[in-house]
Amino acid sequence: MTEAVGLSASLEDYLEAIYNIIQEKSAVRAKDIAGRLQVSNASVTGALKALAKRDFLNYAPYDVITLTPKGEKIAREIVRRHQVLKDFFVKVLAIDEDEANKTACKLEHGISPQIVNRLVQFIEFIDVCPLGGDKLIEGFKRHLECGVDRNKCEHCLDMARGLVARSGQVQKIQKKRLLELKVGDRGLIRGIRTKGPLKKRLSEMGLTPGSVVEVERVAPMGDPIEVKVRGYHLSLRKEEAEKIDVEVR
Amino acid sequence: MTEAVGLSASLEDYLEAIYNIIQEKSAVRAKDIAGRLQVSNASVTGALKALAKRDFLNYAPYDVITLTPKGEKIAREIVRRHQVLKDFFVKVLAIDEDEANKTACKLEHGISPQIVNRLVQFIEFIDVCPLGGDKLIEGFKRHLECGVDRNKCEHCLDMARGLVARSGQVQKIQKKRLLELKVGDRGLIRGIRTKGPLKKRLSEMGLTPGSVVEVERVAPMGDPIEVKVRGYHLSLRKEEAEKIDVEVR
DNA sequence: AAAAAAATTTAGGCAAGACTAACTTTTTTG
DNA sequence: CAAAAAAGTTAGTCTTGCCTAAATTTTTTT
Repeated sequence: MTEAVGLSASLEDYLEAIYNIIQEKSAVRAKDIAGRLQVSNASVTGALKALAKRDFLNYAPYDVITLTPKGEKIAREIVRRHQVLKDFFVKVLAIDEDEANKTACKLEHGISPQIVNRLVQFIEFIDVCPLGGDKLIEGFKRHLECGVDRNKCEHCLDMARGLVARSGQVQKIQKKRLLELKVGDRGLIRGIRTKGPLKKRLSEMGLTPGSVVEVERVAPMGDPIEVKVRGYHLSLRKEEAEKIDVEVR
Repeated sequence: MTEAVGLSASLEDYLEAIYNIIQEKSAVRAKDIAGRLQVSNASVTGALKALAKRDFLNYAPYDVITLTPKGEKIAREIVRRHQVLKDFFVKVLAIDEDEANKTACKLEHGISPQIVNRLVQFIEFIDVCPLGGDKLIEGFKRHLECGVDRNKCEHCLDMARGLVARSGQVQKIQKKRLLELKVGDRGLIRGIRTKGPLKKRLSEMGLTPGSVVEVERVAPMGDPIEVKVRGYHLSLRKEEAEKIDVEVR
């Protein structure tokens, strides 16, 4: 008898807006919903009908709008997803509130309960963990403040150096060429001995001094070499990899 | 002359699929795209036309499909967003690969470059940071393994206790009632002295032993009390808050 | 190389969700 | 309390993006 739960992203937005307006004011007016979602009044009427048909809210033309228990439950879930995402962006990634809210709005649909819960657990865990805590997030923010030119901030460079191997023992930093790294090795880029379009292409991909590069795969003949930098996968020729200086330890 | 960049989520999916198929095979067949995106062949044709019109790919009926430089650039961005999200889910949140991929597919549209970059920086940072590193993620995984009954795992409880205050000094654990906490205080729930529908309602909200609860606001007369648990905001009556035992330090 | 099979495209439909314009109801105001 | 203003609704249209069925082109088989 009960149909599938699937609510479209659009209808979820309406439900969320209605829930939020109820929290702020006592009554919900179609106009407020329209204003909040940047949509015409006519669209609101349509959405209200759709939501009412599915029993998420009580609605009759010109009548007051209230959420049904079912509607309120779902709305809470949506608001929670939004809140969790926003918290993560603000507290962990140090994104400003506005951007965090905007992005949370877009992502809140289609994020599974499992991942929402994991995010909550992770945010709590960072606080809780003896290895983490505020110090971790503070460190991250300091790290971010170094700004664009990571290559000039010794603090950042030190951290990035740490990425290469974290065995716990003190190790010497070695200067190598990217070409010399094996699969799985990571290095900190310190220089690129090339110019012109190739240098530009590498730069655009994030292959710049200060970035961490990881070797993902090497073809049988040692060419091409697949690497990962800043979330990009790219494929380099032997000659190119030879021209990139890295630090490893 | 050049129109807005905005590409719909649907068209982004097609572009991504095409890019991925090109990486795997040499040629792109409409059928492969249809299979990957679980849509009919006719839909693929429509999408190809739309993408060709915007100059993301070279296409003519029955002809081979190739990406234009512009299309390839955008496709790379999309693939990167997907990869970064997936990496975050898998490496940081310890989500299994399948679920991570599915969710990344849904979220990859509408995540701003700033947040993608922050995610990359954060993943790298956790590795790099002397406070974090693999240990942090390992700890998180152990934490997750405790499973549902967090209230029985001393390891988790210890961590959760740490959340209440992390001043660095050793402090005594105090038993209190939620009612006694002030705004901003956090406590670890140890028991709920109530039954029936109220207990059920609280449970559904995540207000259960083992959870961390934070007091967000208290109304002038001390009632209601707004708290946050597991990403949910909820409002408790004085009588309810009195029946919840917490640990603070 | 013709017939059969597979792939692709076209044509025509449908649903969601937005819009504008015109109309109705409610609220406010003189 | 009636007229004006504001709010809400209806009707009709448009776009996106999916579908099925039928037609067309390409590829594979015999």
